[in-house]
Amino acid sequence: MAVQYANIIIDISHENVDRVFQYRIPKQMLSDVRIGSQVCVPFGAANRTRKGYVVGITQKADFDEARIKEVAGLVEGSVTADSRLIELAWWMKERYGSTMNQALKTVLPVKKKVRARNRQVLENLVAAQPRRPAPGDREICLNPEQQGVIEAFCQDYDGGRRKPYLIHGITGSGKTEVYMEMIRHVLARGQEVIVLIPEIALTYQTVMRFYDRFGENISVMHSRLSAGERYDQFEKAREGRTKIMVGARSALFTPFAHLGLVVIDEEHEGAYRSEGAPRYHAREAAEHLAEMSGAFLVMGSATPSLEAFSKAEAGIYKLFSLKTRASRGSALAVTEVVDLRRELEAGNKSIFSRRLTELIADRLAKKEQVMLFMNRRGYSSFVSCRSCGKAVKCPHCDVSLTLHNNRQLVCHYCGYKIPLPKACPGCGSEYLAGFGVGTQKVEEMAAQTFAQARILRMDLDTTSKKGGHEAILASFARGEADILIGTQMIVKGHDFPGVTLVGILAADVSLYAPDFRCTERTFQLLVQAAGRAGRGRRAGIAVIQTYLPEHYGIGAAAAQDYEAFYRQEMGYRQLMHYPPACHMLQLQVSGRDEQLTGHMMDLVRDSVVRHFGACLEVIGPVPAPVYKVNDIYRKILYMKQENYDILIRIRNYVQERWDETEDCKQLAIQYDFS
DNA sequence: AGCACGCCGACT
DNA sequence: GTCGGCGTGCTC
Repeated sequence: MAVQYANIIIDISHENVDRVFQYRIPKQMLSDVRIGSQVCVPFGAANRTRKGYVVGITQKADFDEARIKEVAGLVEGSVTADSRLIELAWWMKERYGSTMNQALKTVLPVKKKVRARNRQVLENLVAAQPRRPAPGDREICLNPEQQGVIEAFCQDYDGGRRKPYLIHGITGSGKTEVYMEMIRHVLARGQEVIVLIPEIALTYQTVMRFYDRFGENISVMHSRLSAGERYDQFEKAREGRTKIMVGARSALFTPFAHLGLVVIDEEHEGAYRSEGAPRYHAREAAEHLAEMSGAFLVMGSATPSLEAFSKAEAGIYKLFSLKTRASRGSALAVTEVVDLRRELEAGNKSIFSRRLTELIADRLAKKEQVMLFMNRRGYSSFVSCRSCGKAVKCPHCDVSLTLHNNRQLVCHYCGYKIPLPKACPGCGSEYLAGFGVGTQKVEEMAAQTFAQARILRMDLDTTSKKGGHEAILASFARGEADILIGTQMIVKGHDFPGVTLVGILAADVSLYAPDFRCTERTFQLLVQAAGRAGRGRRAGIAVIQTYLPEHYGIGAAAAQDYEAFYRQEMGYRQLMHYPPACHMLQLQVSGRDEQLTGHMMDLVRDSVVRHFGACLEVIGPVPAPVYKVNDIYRKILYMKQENYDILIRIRNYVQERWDETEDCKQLAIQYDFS
């Protein structure tokens, strides 16, 4: 076999050597040196022996061959946390398509020359609040369902069985308690734990629940942390000074030496998909990491993704169901569907149906709290001219502008803002009118209809200020408002025992998105929203307002019947060859030059069809759902294939040719696997 | 990080 | 002459 070279990063914490060096691999070591292996190499003029990690293996030298030294030896029995992370980086690079550099940067914390101030997140959080009861003081009582999961887990864990768990538990079924018992068991065995939570749910309350239970063993990883703070958190984990890392997506890369368990809460959440490079999915990466580390993987959701549930059905995951609410006397909310077409027929043009109005008034009289969910921010979704019929659009994006505060038009894609024009920019007519309703309009209408109510609104616009998020939720939790109006951010995992009514004002809004997952997302949103009601002692009602009560997604959500939804939706995916029934590669080409973008995309399509057409379903190219964003045009090609590896081969094939093209400098290409 | 190379002040 | 100060730059 030809000479092989290893790309090695030297294990020194300094920026100047934070890059790869090439070494020849001696023949007798060829079979032992792998990606992630820790090796000894001669380094520097004095050839001092240093430790390094193999991050790549190639056939050709990128450096003067005469000056390349040999790997001195393999560090035996030292599969460290870092070697696993490097191996994970390699896997991510292969699977999602990125450079090894990008993958390594995602997986290894940035080594900083000057460490940032060692501000600790948790200390900040704790200082802000009066002292809580000491960890472990609270009595833990689990119901038989929860107990069953724990028992199975302890047996499987101690028995070394590592098939991942999927816990399908209705909202309020006490999944967090189950996670915490599992964590306790794993800690008692001397291993460490990573808990992934979607960024949006990573709130003070969530963190405090873990802190109350496990105290100083907890660290929190947060997207707002600086590189230095992030590094310090990881360093604490590496040294064993922390045992549990709670955090968003990137907490997965915590370098624990004895990782025993990875928990993914709200497994279905879109936030687990990374938008950067590599465009990895934390669930998939976690599954791979757990396998490499011999760690347990536990996922939980009230509305599992079709991917996860189908894997459970196939026996790849072990499925558990929690069908009762954990806290005494609390039951799932009763749901009522209101057909908005009937409202219109009855002459009710308000955004509140008669039934919802009646219920809100009732709750206000009883001093109970109400949440109103509207999945669109702003005032009106668009403004259009009644003379020429044209909506006012963003000059940089292919979307209409959204009306805010009844006086400003805002683009939700690029942030472009203009004052609401007096006349139509197209025909000059003064008959401009807002159509569609956003959270701001809901707030205004609620204030009109329920004059005595105290109202809070929570959406991107009210929370952009620092701490806005926490402040609004805390205020509502303290009972300082009667009605909380918001976008999806109010339905994610917050527990307000005072809420006995949830109104979903327009269930259909997300149903028509040009995306094969739109029904799934709508269903998830509706179930999560309905789940906010009746978390305390008093029973809750969820009102779902819709123009399409007969749609299976809305019907199943109203019945809170996940399995019924799953069967229907899975049937549709199978029929249409959509994931998870099939695998799909979404290839996007984008650029400022519309012609060139289209032309290159056509070349890509032709080339793919020529080489793989026989075994591939190709759709497109089509313009992206929003064709132009920030003056950049985007075209998409869809490829469907049951075999994931073939899609990876296609991506590699396209990327190789793409890199050789001159025009690619002005364009961007991006791959999304699902 | 470490170590060499290198270009100026006071020493046997 | 040359021993040694640590400034700059490279390490496959």
